[in-house]
Amino acid sequence: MARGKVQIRRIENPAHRQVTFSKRRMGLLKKANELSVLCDADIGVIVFSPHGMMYELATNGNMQVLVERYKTAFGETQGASRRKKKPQAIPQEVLALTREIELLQKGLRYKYGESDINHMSLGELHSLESNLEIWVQNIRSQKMQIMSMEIEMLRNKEDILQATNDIFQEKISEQNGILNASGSVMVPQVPFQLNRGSNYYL
Amino acid sequence: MARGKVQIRRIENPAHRQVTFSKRRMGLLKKANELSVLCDADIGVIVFSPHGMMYELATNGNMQVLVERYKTAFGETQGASRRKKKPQAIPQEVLALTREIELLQKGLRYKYGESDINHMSLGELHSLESNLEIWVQNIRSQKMQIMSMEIEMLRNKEDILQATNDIFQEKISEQNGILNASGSVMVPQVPFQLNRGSNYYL
DNA sequence: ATCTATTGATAAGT
DNA sequence: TACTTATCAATAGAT
Repeated sequence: MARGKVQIRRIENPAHRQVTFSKRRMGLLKKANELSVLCDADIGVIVFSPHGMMYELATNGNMQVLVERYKTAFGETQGASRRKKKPQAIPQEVLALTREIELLQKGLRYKYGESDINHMSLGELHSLESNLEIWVQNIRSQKMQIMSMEIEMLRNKEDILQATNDIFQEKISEQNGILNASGSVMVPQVPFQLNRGSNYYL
Repeated sequence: MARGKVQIRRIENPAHRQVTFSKRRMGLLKKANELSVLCDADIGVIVFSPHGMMYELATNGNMQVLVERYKTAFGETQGASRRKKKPQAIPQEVLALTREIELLQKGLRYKYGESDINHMSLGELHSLESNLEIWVQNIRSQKMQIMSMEIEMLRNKEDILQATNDIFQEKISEQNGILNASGSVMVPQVPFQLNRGSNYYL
């Protein structure tokens, strides 16, 4: 741009490319943030350098939510690595509620039309404000409740699976002993035992 | 920019805001594309208008792939940062954040003392209000994110346990066949098999 | 939507 | 990597 017009094509000089990458990446994120603030939009930007470094910006503070909104808006929800049946039911509901809340938090003005609001009395506006705040509170707490229920359900399921697992493990060991004693069949040791308190954040 | 410097804050006039949204959105996507070409980067941009319209750009032609890469990278960084914590830390953290939010939602006005507030100018109050709203948003978003992570983690764990369970089941059946053929040991049928897609939230 | 005065971004140099 | 500056690009406000 400066000191001569630049052609938009891959910069071959690696040093120049790296410098330009830093500068323009910063500029892009700045622009995204400005657009978000100026126009009340939610924006997510993900940048992968050729070397695999990731840089991101989520103007709502949560890229995950944006990504899920994207998936929903895009109309497809089949994560290749996820289950097929209807596991999306809860997340979708949570997401729908999340969107609803965001809409309410940001755009009450739009939902009711600025012209209408301009024609309302102070008392009417005050009443509307109170009602909407209550509405937002209720939706938010419903969302939290759904997520809490899902967490609890998953924990219970984990317990059941772990117990089942333990029983299987026992059976296998037992039968291993029998079979090994008879020398007829070898069953490999099973390395799948999991501990509840294990560090699953890895 | 043009005809006068612009402050980066929400444009109140809806018409102006809409025009700026269109112009700057186009500019943002253009910048993203240029950066991608110039520096050989993969870039994804997702823009949600306040009205819920979505605009996107994936310079590699596939946002899904970018999202998956994001999840992987995000999971790695998050995992690294959380690796040292105890598992129990998350629910506690959620609760702490919940309390914090409730406190904020209920009593922002009082927290800063009415006497002080009475002495603040309208501009100061406006600024304070904005900052506090951002604070609340961030805390809420963080709470949601933590809960989402916990749900995801539990689901992964469920996957692992289920897979282990399946393998055990197979082993048992296999050995059952052997043992039953020899008529020496009876292993009871195991009623613990769970279906992944069960409707657990109704 | 199109037009320009201005501001903003940035390529190249240091 | 950071700063400077000449120049190009984006865009706010007007039409």
